[in-house]
Amino acid sequence: MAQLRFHNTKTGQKEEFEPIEPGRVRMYACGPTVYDRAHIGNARQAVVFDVLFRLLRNLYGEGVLYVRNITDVDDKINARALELWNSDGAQSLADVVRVITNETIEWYREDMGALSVLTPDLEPRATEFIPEMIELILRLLEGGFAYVAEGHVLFSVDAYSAYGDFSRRSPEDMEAGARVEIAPYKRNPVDFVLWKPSDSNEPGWDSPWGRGRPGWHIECSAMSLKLLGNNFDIHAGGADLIFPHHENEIAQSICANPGSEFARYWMHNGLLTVNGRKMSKSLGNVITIKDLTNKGISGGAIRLTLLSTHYRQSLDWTETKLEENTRAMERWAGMMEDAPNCTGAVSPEIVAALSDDLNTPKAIAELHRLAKEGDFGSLKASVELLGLLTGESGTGRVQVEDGMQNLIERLLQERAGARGRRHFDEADRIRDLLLSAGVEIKDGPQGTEWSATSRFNPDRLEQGNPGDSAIVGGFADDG
RNA sequence: GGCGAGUUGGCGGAGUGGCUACGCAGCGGAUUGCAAAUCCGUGUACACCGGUUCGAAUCCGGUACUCGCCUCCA
Repeated sequence: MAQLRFHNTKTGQKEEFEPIEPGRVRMYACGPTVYDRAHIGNARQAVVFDVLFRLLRNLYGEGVLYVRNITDVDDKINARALELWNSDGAQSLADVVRVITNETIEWYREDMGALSVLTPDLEPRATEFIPEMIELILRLLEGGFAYVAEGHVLFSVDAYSAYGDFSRRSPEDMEAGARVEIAPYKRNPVDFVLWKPSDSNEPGWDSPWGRGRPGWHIECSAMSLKLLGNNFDIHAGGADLIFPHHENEIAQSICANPGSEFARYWMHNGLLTVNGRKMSKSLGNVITIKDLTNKGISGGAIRLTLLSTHYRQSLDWTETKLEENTRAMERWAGMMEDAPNCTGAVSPEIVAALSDDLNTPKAIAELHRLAKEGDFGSLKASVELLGLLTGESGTGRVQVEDGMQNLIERLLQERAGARGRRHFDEADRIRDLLLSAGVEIKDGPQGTEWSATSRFNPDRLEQGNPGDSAIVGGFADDG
């Protein structure tokens, strides 16, 4: 078996990976907060750790247990619900919250399916683990690691001397640089909320401290400890979660279980920029998976783009990159279609590349090599290990309805006739028309073959505007 | 202000001491009515300044610039 090596955020170094229990790997990834469509940043995390999951399954088989939570209690969700809530109506705010979270979970499943992200073994919802969270908080209170103040329960950072070690920052620095308003009831400004009171409208649960809801970090501790144990192998998430989320999770979990180490290996994916700028709602440059699939871009192309940069680097999302990867997916898809019966084993070089801290760019380079050498069997198996060209992520080829097929066939016949008469201007005009609509044609010895690309746009064919070639090969939808 | 990451050929992107990936684009050729697709060939780049070494993109020190986190964020 290839020796696995991962960069561990906890130590800041690349380390050999050995499971705590031989043959068994337990991993936890921070999943979505369900109040909005998944964007390409959410997708990057899901795809990267899906590759890790696939690699681990390839090496450890059924010994892998992968948990990815769903955060369905959160003030962002409450804020969204408040926007939609009609206070005169029959629904309570909590009902609206439930509608939003359920709908968003469906969207998330749909979007992840489009990207061929495998469903984790367990997808616990935070609201199903409220008793576990309360129990955990009680234990922290008993141990003197937390205190109650004005209906809140707060974690006392001063009670945990290692606080800040994980994210390599000192509480003093955090305090000095804090931009947050400091709640007066905190003993230390850096103390964070374990439980907070809910007003009568907000979702809330009865607790020893009154009706309230959990703070942001406690859910992940409660769920991972319950489902994976006090010591497990891998905890994954986006780099922006290192502080405060993961720092706080570690503090809570270890203090609640003295002597435990919580997660042994911590892996964080780099964040994503769009055209060189941070992707954020305030900048209005958030790209959702739905935005892309609505434009006819295949899940496979999105997935390949997300994997084309090493997971720890920041990734700049550009149209050029997406187009390049769309072309690559279409090319490989074409090879697979032309060689449906080829079988083979996953290339050992690809397993080796992935085993070395998930070096997906190197693995992709190997895919190119297999394609070039015509080793379609290995290509197919390797591509599947990366989750490309499987399931819904699709081939990049687009199915065309019958009526449109007939129109294309008729245009091709016209073109063939024109070519026969050596009227090449006419033939080329038809070819340009088809190209502008996203239909590629190939003249071969056996005649002309055609295929619709992901850019297929039937309106172009019907409008018939061969002079407008500016959009050929582009993603523009407005010409 | 604190912490961290990055700077590789036209673009993207691997690579932790010698063999200098890979993709896209470009260029030349084959093929083609012309194309597309395909195939063949073609690319000595590592921000800057010092240092270590027989030898550095790769190690060490410094400088510059870019970006991110520290606030909800994946």
